[in-house]
Amino acid sequence: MNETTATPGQRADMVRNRRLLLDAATEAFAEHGLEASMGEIAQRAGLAKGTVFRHFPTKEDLLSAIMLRLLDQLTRTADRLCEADDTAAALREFMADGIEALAADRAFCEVIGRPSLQHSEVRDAIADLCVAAEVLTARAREQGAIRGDINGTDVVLLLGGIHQTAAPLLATQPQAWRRYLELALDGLRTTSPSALPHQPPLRPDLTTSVTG
Amino acid sequence: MNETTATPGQRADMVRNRRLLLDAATEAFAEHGLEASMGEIAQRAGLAKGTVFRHFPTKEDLLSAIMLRLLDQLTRTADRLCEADDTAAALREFMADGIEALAADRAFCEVIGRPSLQHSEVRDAIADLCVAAEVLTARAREQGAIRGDINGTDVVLLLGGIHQTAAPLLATQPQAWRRYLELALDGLRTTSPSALPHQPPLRPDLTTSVTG
Amino acid sequence: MNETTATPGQRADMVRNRRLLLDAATEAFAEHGLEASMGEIAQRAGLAKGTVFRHFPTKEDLLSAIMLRLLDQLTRTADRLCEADDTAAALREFMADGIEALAADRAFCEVIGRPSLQHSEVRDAIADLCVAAEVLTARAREQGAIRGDINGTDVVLLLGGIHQTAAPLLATQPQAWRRYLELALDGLRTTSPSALPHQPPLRPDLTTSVTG
Amino acid sequence: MNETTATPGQRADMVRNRRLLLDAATEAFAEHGLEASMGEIAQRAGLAKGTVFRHFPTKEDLLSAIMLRLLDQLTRTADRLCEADDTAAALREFMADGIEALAADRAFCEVIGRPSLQHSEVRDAIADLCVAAEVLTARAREQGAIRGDINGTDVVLLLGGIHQTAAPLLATQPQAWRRYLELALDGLRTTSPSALPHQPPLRPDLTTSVTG
DNA sequence: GATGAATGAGTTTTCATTCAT
DNA sequence: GATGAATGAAAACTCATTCAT
Repeated sequence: MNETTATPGQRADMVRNRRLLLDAATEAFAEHGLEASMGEIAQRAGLAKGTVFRHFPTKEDLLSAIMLRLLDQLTRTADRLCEADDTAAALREFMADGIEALAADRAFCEVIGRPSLQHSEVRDAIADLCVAAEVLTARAREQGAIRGDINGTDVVLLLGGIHQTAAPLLATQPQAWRRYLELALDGLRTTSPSALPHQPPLRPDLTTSVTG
Repeated sequence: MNETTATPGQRADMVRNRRLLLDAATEAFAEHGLEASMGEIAQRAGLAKGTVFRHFPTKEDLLSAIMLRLLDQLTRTADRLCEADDTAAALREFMADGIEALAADRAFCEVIGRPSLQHSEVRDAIADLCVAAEVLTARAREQGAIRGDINGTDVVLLLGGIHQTAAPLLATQPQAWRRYLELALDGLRTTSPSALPHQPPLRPDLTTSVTG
Repeated sequence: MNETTATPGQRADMVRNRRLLLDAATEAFAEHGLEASMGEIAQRAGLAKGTVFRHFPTKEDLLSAIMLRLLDQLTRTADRLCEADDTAAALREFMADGIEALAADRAFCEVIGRPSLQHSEVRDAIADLCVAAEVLTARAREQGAIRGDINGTDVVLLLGGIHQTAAPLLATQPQAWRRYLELALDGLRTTSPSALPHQPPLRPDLTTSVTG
Repeated sequence: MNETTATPGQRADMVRNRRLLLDAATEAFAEHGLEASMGEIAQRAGLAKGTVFRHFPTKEDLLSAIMLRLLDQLTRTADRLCEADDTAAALREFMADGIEALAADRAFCEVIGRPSLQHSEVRDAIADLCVAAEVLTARAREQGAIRGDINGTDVVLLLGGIHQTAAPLLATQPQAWRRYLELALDGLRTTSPSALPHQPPLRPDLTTSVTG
């Protein structure tokens, strides 16, 4: 029944199966959007349907887990880059990493603003990411590398926006996001900034349910 | 050619029902994403399920019709604004209109890059929009209102991106997109532009199926 | 696909399909208990699975409908017998009818005291039956045909009890309930009644959730 | 022969686990009916699922074991009460014990007349119980404490019936069965018995599969 | 042309049972 | 012998689509 190396150890392989499932799910969601079925994910992972539900009792749990993995990775990147001397380069690297990560997770935009955000773990992870991004942003701001009216949450939001700008080109020009990242950075470091309308976003706004 | 006055000579009821359905579907997709069911759409429109299928033989046809209506509206806006003297203001107005239209169509981001793009009518409508946007953009470029390395397709793509940037704030701050539009405009009109990596997008890139 | 006379009229046959389903479900539950699957019921009725759910959105709704049909039938019997002159005979006939009806609904005992009782329609139907039975019982009581400390709810409860007493014999002696009905009637009309412990049941007790 | 001391010489753990499981299962079935899952039973017993299946290879085996324990207990009670002088009191005590035991086993009525009866051990245990009950009943009959046309199998059947009569009141009036036991005893000892229709039940009738 | 009942493939989810550790 | 991860058949339920009225 199993297409991979059959009859592997079980206890030890639970971790492996979990990763298998997350990878398969990320792929499936990228290809078919959120409509990807749990059954297909199981098949892609080379596991039985029941196993998916043992690891993630609900489709939403699986989605949350994917988001968490993505968010945690980004937060770690931000944390690492806080040490860098060149704050402008650090910010660019953070954004580049983030946008690329999103590109692998094309379901991202369907998930943002949907109930999975209500999983408190995801909310917390978003908040953490915004905090980490704010540290990075503050340093760049203080060094005059970017304008003063932009905060970390702005930067996090821009990741999704830049990704989305280039998304329709993904198939033919997978690197097109670089163009729009540069454009955004030009906006961020403009020497003659316009007065931005609307107050800067607060983290809580980001983590509040959109359906409320 | 025009969707709203399509196939003249038909009973007034049909035209009315068609509009009823498009409005209901737009609402439903905005609220529930692409998962909104044909049944719910029929109910919202106050019609029977069978009637939905008479007008749109397939859910995808309905989606395409919604996209077409949106795209046509934007194209008309662009065409109208080509007459304006203040090319910078015209561009800003076009983008503002486009972003607001997208906000009412939350399913947009789920649709972009999915099979409905394969409907040739939609492809054509996107191409038309890019042409109209290019006219608008060219004028602004020539007047020095924006940098020289941006074309109409860039502008069209930015609509989706700016919308997406603000999307997570939609519930709590529905006007937040204005902030990111201004930021993008700052990038577009920067006096010290960086060299944008990657070639500018061509229309065909946009209308090529992403799954291909 | 359909094993019966295919492609029948639809509007007119909705009533027929409903009856078909209730009959099939009654049969299926009698044979397999509450575990009978919606799929099997559909098959027995010669209809598609979806049709079962159109008529009864939930398995519990189907169960409730069956119970309602049974309860209504019994209430009508009780109402009719209230006119009878021979109150003892009337009571016996009511009980005989009730027990026989239960025998066709072997799932009855699994249903009693389970969540379907919480469907308010079922609760109301039970209450109605108890009222009707009380009228019948009161007349018998007043004529001295039965002892004075028995009320209508007692009689309704006894239906289930007498049915259950004979249930294990159903396969080999389908009429065995008559033996236990007579025994119960002997207890009801005893000339030397013992003082019954516990207060007589009130209708509300019967319709209160057992899981509370 | 006796279930609780089965296969002596095994590890103490196994005996303990077996009892743990039977208790947990009895509880679970009482609460959720036969739908109670093996998983929940394992959890209630504080054991792993695998252990449940080591003791009872099948859910049905577990059910049979529960029934056996119940039946054996009743048979022992009957045997003990055969020694009593007051045969009427002995019969009442036997019935009271039996009904109370049934009350703790709400799944009982779902089991009666279902395939588990096909386990020959259960069949044998039922036969044993009927024999023991007949001894008790015969003594009462001979002493004139009850009417002459009632046998032990009648009495066993009445246990289930009286339990079922009061079952809908279990939640609000857990002692209501006493009322119906007394009513039944009045019927059993009536001084003016009616001729009971149908022949008295034989043991074999009881233990024949109902689905056969 | 509108209606909504019927269809049945497809989805998520549960659970008895197996089996490597 | 105990454990609990994996399995996969089966269940309840959904929904796009068809078609008789």
